[in-house]
Amino acid sequence: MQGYDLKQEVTDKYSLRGRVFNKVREDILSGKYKENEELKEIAIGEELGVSRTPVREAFRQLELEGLIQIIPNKGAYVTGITIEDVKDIYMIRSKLEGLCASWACEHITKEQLEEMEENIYLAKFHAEKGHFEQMSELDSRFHEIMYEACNSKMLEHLLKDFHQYVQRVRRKTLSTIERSLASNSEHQAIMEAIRDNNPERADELATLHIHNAYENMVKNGLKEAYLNE
Amino acid sequence: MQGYDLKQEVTDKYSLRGRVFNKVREDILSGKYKENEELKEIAIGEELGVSRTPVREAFRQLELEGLIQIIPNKGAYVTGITIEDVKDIYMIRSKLEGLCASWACEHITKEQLEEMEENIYLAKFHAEKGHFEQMSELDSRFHEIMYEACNSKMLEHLLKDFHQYVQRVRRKTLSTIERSLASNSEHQAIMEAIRDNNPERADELATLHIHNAYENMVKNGLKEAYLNE
DNA sequence: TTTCGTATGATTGTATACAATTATACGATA
DNA sequence: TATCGTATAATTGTATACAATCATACGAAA
Repeated sequence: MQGYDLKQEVTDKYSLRGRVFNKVREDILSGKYKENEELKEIAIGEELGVSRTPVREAFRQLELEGLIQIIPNKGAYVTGITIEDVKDIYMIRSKLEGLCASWACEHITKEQLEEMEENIYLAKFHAEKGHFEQMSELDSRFHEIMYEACNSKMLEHLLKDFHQYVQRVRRKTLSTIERSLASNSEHQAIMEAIRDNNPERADELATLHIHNAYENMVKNGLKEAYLNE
Repeated sequence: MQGYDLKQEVTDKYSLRGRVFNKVREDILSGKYKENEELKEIAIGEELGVSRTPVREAFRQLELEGLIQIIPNKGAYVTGITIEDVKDIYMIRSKLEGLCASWACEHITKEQLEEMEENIYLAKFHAEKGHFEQMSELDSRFHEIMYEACNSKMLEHLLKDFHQYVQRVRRKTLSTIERSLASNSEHQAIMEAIRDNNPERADELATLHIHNAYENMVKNGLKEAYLNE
C-alpha cells in the first residue's frame, strides 16, 4: 500500500480510470491475477473495453496501493506478499487496531454499537455451524464498524487498506470452528470495553485480538500455504 | 495519504512522470502551492516542459499520497491538513515509532548506530547555537535512520510517509532551544535503548518522544498557525 | 557448439487530438 | 434589478499516434 493515501476516500467510481482501478484491484485480491503475473496495458484495456490511458492511470494508483509493481519501460507485475510482510502487517495492525478501539470508545454511535452486537450474535450462530464464508464476512464487517467508529478518516483508511491487503493471504489459510468461536468472543469483549467506555481495556483487547489472529494463522499453515506454491 | 503504498520504493526518478511527481510533491510540502490551491494540468505541464499525460499520472499518485484531492471533471486541489489530522498522525506515529524502535533493536547495523550517535552529537551543538534549520534536518535524519534500521520496508515506508506529511505543518510552528535540547536527549535515550537491545524500553521511549513532540507543537502555537490564515 | 551482434516485434512512455463536462459571461425576460 | 437560460470558454476525460525502450529470434563468427 505504497503511497499511502493518508485520508482519501475511494477512487472515483464512475470514470473509466476508477472502474479499471477497482476491477483490477478486485481481481488481484481475489486471486484472479497471481503473484508476479505481468499485467499488460493493452490486454487489460481490451478486456474492459477502454484505451490504455485510463489503464495506465489506474496502474499508477495500484502501484501506490502496493498491489502491483511497475518496472520502468518493462511492465507491471502483481506484487508478491512475503511471510515477513504478513507478519509486519499484523504487528502494525495490532498496534493500530488498539488505537482505533480506544478512540471508538468516545465516538461510537448507538447505531454502530447495535450493529456490533448484532454482528457478534449472528457470528456465534455461523461459527457453530462452521459457515466459514459468512464468518469471514462478519469478521471483516466487525472491524470495519470499529474503523468507522474511531472518528478518524486517517486511521480508518489506513486500517481498511491493511485489512484489504491481507485478505489475499487469509483466503489461503484454514479456519477452524475453535478459532472462529474464540475470535468472536474476543470481538464481544472488545465491544463491551467500547460500550463501557474503557479505552485502555479496549486498546489492550483489540491489540491482543490481532496478535491471536496472527498466531492462529501461523499455526494453521501460513507457511505451508506459501511453501506449496 | 490515501492509498497507502504499503511497501513501495520511491517513484521512478527519471521518467517524466516521476519528475513531475517529485517536483509537485516538493512544491506542496515546501508551501509553494498553498492549501486548496487548484493545480491545472496544462500549467504544471508547461512549467516543467511536458505534456499533460505524465502530469495526469503524477496527479493520480499524488492523490493517493494524500497531497492533492481530485474532483472528477473539475480539478486537482492541494489537500488541507486540519488540526485533527495532525493530532491523528502524531498519535498513529507515536505507536508506530515505538514499534519501529523495538524492531530496530534486533536489526540495527553498526554503521546505523554510529550515524545515530554522530547525529546526536552534532545536534547538541546546533541546538545550543539555536540553528533551527540544521536541527530540523538532523531530527528528520535521526528518525529516518531508525526507520531504515527496523528492517521492515512496510513500516519504513509508512513512517516516512507520515513524517513527510507533517513536514508541512512543522514548518509553521515555532521551535525553541529548550525543546531542541530535550528532543535530542530523548533521541539519545532511544539510541541507548536500541544499542542495549532493550526493545520494551526503546518502544516506550520512542512512543513518548512523539507524544512530547506533539505536546510541544500544540503548546507553541499549532492552533495559532492555523487561525492566522 | 557457443557466443555475440543485429534485426524484428512487443510493450511502455509521451504527445496530441478530440469528446465530455464544468465554469463563466452575457443577455433576455419578468 | 434580479433571475434564468444559453452560448462560449476553459478544463478534464479518453483515445490514438508516434517515439523510446526492452525482449526475443536468428544467424554469423569463433
